[in-house]
Amino acid sequence: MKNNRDVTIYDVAKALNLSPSTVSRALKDHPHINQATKKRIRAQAKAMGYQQNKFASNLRQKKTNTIGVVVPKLNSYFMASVIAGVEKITNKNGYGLIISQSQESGKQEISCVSTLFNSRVDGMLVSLAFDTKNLDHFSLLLKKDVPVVFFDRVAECHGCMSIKIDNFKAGYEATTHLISQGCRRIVHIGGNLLRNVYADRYNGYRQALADNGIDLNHKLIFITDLTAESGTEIAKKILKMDPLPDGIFAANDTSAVSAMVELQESGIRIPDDISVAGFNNEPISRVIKPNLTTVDYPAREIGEIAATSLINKLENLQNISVDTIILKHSLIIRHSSLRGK
Amino acid sequence: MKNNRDVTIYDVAKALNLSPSTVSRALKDHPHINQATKKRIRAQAKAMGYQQNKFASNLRQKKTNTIGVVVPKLNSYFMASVIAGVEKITNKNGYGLIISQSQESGKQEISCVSTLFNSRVDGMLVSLAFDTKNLDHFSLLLKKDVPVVFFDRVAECHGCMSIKIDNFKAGYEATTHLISQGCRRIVHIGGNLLRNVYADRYNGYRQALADNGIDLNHKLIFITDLTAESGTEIAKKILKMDPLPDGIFAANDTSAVSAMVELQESGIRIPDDISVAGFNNEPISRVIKPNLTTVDYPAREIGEIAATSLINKLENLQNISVDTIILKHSLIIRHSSLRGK
DNA sequence: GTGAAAGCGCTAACAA
DNA sequence: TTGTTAGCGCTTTCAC
Repeated sequence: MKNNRDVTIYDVAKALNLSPSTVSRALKDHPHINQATKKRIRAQAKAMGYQQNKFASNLRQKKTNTIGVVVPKLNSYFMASVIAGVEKITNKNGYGLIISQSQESGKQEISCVSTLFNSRVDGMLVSLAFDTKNLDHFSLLLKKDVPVVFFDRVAECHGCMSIKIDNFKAGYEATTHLISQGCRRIVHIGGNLLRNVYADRYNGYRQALADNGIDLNHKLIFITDLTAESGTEIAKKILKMDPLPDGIFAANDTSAVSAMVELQESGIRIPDDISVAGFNNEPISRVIKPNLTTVDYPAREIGEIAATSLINKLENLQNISVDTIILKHSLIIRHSSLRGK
Repeated sequence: MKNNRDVTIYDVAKALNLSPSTVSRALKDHPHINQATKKRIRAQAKAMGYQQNKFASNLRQKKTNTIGVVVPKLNSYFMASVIAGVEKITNKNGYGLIISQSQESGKQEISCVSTLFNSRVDGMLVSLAFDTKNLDHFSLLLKKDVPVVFFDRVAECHGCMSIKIDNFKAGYEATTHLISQGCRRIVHIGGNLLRNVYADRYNGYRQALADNGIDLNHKLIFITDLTAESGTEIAKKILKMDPLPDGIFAANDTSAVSAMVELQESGIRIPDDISVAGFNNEPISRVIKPNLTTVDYPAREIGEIAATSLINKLENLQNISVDTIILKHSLIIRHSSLRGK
């Protein structure tokens, strides 16, 4: 914010022999201003290179027109797409965006939220970190009238909206599909059960087993951080099992893929010996051979809907009774799970 | 920015029977304030839940303490890591961050830059979009005293700093390595030559051929958008060539990997029939079989150095003569290019 | 349809 | 070491 961009409303007022208030009103298209003067003012402002000073405006209006976004990590296609959807909506509605990464850490999440709060964002879009337990940092926001919309990794939180998919159903479908291919001893690679997405996928898995008369075997359940490293480690453990499992349902593609790689290196045939399904439809799922069966869901739309909901809330257009929006997902069946009969 | 967070400096001043300026100074640890009063003030401020109003402060100081970041896309490990590095430095120095994606479009880049400029960021960190030609939107910034630091995809731009690696050398090394494995008909999958990274990698490739007495064959050179789709398409073209090429040097891992997949599906053996090298060391390079030979470079450090340089510039600590910083890279040789002799 | 004037919360020059 | 005061640029109430 340097001097040479400081053409103020006063400067253009002076140039036109008008008052600053008239200029201010004209520039925001206030109805009480004469069309002709509006035009003159706009032209003059443009000619002089006038630019609104948002700080003065924010200071005066007590509104920043800025939305804060807190995500675990930016490094997935899923997140990048969500954010593209968010940007589309916020741009269109004149909101700015501040994005920060919690790096999957609950502690860092608290600090992100507090930083955003301090920069007085009007509202926040949040997908929770892996190990966030306590939601106090959000209830604080709500007390201060800063609305929060959760997406994907959501929280039960009175007064917050959530945008997600039916992870239970998706987990159920993926597992059922594996069962339909003849799998009976199905490993589940799950994430932290504090997070709805992982708890729901896990429960879907359990339900599918139950509905098919398969007993739950806790030795087949691995709750991890879902990194590539964990996938590899679990594969090593799987290789030591006797009898060998015949299926894997992983809560993300990263761990599914790295497990597959490790298993294949030890001579396991996929899908014949072990069938595998992942989650997220990351591009990597189409690189691995055989291509990975996975669950696809509409990242961009999630972003758009989350942003729209938040803005509606901010502008009091919100239907207050809306609490959760659930989007469609689909199981994409590929060769990692399709056994020739 | 709602009422209930509006405890001002006046409120705490009144509570302590001090003047607002003393409070202001104490809160920023101004040296002229008595330690004891500083403590009292801090305690009181905390107790009352005081929070600085950045807009008032920015308005007054004509400085936003905010840095704008413009990147092509967020969906790579490379970018996510760069941004993590940037965040680390900016947080430490009390700067905020606004991140926006140009989606590889020069047009959108212009609009990102203008939005950031309008929110009066103090400076910008930029990695150019694929097809940005004209750099006027940046020279405009410089005229207005908003410093710009480019990273990775940099520009020749008087007054801007650049952080990058030696792409020429990296391209040269990758190609030389392929040649050392016996490759003679080496395809190059390159990106838009407007971008330094792609032009340099291409030139490195050419130089390596020349230094090894191999003629440049324009039929082996594909300039594309480096998406997975392009990789697949090029692979299809390669399959129709006679004689078949015996090597591929791609300017990113995405296109290298998708080309490999397509080639393998047609029975081409890698590396024996065709050896492949990529660029970026994305995680995908260790999923594909055989693992992809690629060029690694320090994303996080690039982010840290870019942010540090920009902040130095903003705070006039800058050694003005520094123009370009070049970081180390390394060729990571894996099985996609290693032929058993 | 337009203008005058106050004030958003903070900082910094100047005074004490 | 602390206080007084003016003003950053904008919006908005009230007056005309």
